[in-house]
Amino acid sequence: MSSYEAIYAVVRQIPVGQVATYGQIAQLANLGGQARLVGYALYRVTPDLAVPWHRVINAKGEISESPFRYGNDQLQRHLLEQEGVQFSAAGKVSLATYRWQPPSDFPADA
DNA sequence: GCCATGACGGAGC
DNA sequence: TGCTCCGCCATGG
Repeated sequence: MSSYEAIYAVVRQIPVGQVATYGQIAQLANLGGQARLVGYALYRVTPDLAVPWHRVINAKGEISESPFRYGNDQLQRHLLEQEGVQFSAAGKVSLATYRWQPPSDFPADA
C-alpha cells in the first residue's frame, strides 16, 4: 500500500487538454506542497495504474525528463500535443493557458 | 533502524 | 535572468 494513492487519484482528475504542476498535485493530494513526493510517485507509476502522468509537469511548465520511465520526455510531449496542448519553441507549456483549475470543493481527502 | 536518493519548489545570490 | 542551496517526506538498500 502506498501513500501515493491520493496522488494518483488527483492526477486522474486532470481533464484532457490541461496540465498540472507537481506542487499543485501535492497540494491537492494533501501533501502540503511536497512536490518531491509527487515526482517520486510518478517516478514509480506504471501503465497498469492508468494515471495520466504526462499531464503533470514542473512549475516552470517544462517536461522533466526521466530516462528510467517507460516513456521519455518525447512521449510525454507527444501525448500532450495529441490532447491539444501547444508547446513553445523552448518546449514549454503555457501554464497560464493549460494549467488545470480544480474545483473549490475538490475531494482532496474526502 | 539508519543513510542516501529523488519527474520539485521557492528564496537567495 | 540564470544558477545554486535548502527544505520536505517517503522509498529502497
